[in-house]
Amino acid sequence: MDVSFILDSLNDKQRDAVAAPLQNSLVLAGAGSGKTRVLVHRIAWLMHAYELSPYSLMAVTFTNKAAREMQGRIEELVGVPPQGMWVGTFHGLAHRLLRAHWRDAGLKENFQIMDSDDQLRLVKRIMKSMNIDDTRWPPKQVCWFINAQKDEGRRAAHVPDSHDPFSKGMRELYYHYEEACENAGLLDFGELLLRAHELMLTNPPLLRHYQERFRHVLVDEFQDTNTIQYAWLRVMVGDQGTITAVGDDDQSIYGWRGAKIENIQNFTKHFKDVQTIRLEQNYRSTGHILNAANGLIKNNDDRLGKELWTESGEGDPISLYAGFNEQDEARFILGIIKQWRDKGTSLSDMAILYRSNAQSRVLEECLVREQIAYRIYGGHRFYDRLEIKNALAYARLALDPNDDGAMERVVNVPPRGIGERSIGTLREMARDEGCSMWRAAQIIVEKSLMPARATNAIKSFLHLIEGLNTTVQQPDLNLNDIFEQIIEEAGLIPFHEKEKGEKGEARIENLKELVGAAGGFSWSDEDEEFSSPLMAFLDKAVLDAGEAQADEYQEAVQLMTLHSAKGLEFPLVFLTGVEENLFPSKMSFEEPGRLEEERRLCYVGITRAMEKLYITYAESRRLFGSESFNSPSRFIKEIPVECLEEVRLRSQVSRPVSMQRPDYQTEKNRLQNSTVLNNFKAPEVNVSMGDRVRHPVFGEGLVINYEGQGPQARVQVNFDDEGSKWLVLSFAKLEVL
DNA sequence: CTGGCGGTTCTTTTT
DNA sequence: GAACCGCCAG
Repeated sequence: MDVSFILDSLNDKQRDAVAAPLQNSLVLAGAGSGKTRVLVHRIAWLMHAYELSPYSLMAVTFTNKAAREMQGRIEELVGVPPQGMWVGTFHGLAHRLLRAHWRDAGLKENFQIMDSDDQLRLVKRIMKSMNIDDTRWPPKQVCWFINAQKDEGRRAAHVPDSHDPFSKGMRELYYHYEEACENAGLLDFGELLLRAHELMLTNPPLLRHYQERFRHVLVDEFQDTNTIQYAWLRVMVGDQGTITAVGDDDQSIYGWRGAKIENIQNFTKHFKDVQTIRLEQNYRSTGHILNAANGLIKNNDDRLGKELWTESGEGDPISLYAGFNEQDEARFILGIIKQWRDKGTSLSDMAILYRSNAQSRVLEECLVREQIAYRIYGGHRFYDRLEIKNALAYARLALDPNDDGAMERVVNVPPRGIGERSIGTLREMARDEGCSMWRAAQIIVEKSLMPARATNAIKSFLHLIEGLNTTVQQPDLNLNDIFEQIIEEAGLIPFHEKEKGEKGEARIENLKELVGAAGGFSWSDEDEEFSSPLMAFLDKAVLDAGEAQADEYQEAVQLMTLHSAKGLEFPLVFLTGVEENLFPSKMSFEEPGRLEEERRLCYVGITRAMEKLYITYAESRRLFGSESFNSPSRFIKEIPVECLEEVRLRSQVSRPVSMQRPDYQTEKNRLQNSTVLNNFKAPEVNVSMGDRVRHPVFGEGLVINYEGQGPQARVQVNFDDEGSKWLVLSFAKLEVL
């Protein structure tokens, strides 16, 4: 069989990775080095060269988007959809296993997946019933604790005993939470993974079956695996199977969520005969951008080691702009955006990146003012929206009226006279009788245990759900019909119409969108594990962010956090707010290793840029209501100086040294009026913004500003002991540290 | 059940 | 600075 079509379009290293023998391999794929390509071609190669059936392959990703993309590209390359192959996210595949083997996994047949919102509600409910002080144990933290334990593969019983009352309480709550989930048949995200892992460990025949089936497992973004995901992979691969792990230790940015960079660092120790291949040729960015990224990331220890290079030229140096404040920073960015737009660049080819969401506001305001379309990437996911979750809760209730979580959620949405008091009675009754709230409601209505008004209200709710229940069971109804009915009967549209502002309108739009999404849902897949299309749809809704986002504007500047930028690329990128305390975030100073993760985040940011990168920071920034004066980020000085070029305003004059800035107002006005921008190259002397320098008299300090060129060039240095001073570069004997 | 008030908190986010 | 929560009054 001619397999050359699989290898022809690849470079040498990519070919090595794709045509590697059928053994364990680790592909260290730098940013923009064709990672997904290698993965997809590797799959094709396995099928054609080693004649592995798609049935014996499993490919694991983190996001649904990545899974979909991989699936699509396999089809594209091979020509047909790979029948029988498992392609999905960790959670999706774990879920699939659990649906198929729910009994072996010790689950109820109709178990449900909770998202983080449901989880938080459940925790709150449990704590309330236990009368626990939620100021000492904030529910959010409890969730966080439970999730962190599950990420590590620990059940409540495995959490080490502790004497301090706080940890004891946490552990106690975890126990109760486990119990509540068990009783209600609820699984949170972490539980999917944990349970799937346990399922394999406790069922040797089942494990053997899957180990024999999956001859080769492929994993994307391996650097982001957490302990339980890694454990599950190792179990699934076993002694006979083999694995291809693709990842980049330099892009591990989810440590705070339990990802273990050690998994990729120790990969070769845990798996036998690992062939390691490095993909270092970058097809995305210019030389200067890559050199900056390389120079920065070199400052991290314990790297597996990689250096990106490109055949395309140096390109433009990275431009560094020191904004006077965050307003000035935004104004500068908008100026450049307009320049590029007028040159003919599409707005969607431009991205503004920031460390934290709070930074987007000033930028947004500026974009609105300049009437430039923008889109904020990420943010609230479609299926996470309040109105959508309500509609889904109605569907869940219709399917199973005993679903207390759903009942709690919508029993009084829209308001129908079942207030906190009535709900409390229902809850209490359910607990005493050991039944669901639904059953409790029935009893209350039957025996008229509550005031007439409340009883009537509950009665009509019961009728509503009973009606929906028969609707849902009509076999000839489509999913979109079902949701249309639900929305209609529950009166969700008039409810949102009453909302003030544009919010209600958007919500109604989203509900319509939901009907559309439900209509487009195909259940004919190989998902025979599900008992009904509606159930399958509800599960999908929990596990999938919902690509059907109502607002995917074509022509718009992309705004997003650095985290959500991973995996994307743009010709023009702005890396904003690159200041100490902000980026790296000051939160990262305490824990060891966190600073390195921030640096990797910066590396991710830099490598998003294809043609041109702007790095900006502000000398003063208003954030959370108060003003702060941060120095330029240490990351700036870690970028090789020859890759950087400072952007200076043309009529720059000496700037006041003190933080008080006596002529703040005039300075501000001057900046506002000065629309002409100009570029000046740094002087020959190797000093740049953010450098640490030593002066023979004043000692050590940080370069925080400079102006002028040639013999007149002066720098402002903030000395550790002497405060900040302006020095003429050609006279001051500065030594760069 | 709604509206208003004060107090608190505020990286990053997918599943 | 604003968003969210819990509390209280109507």
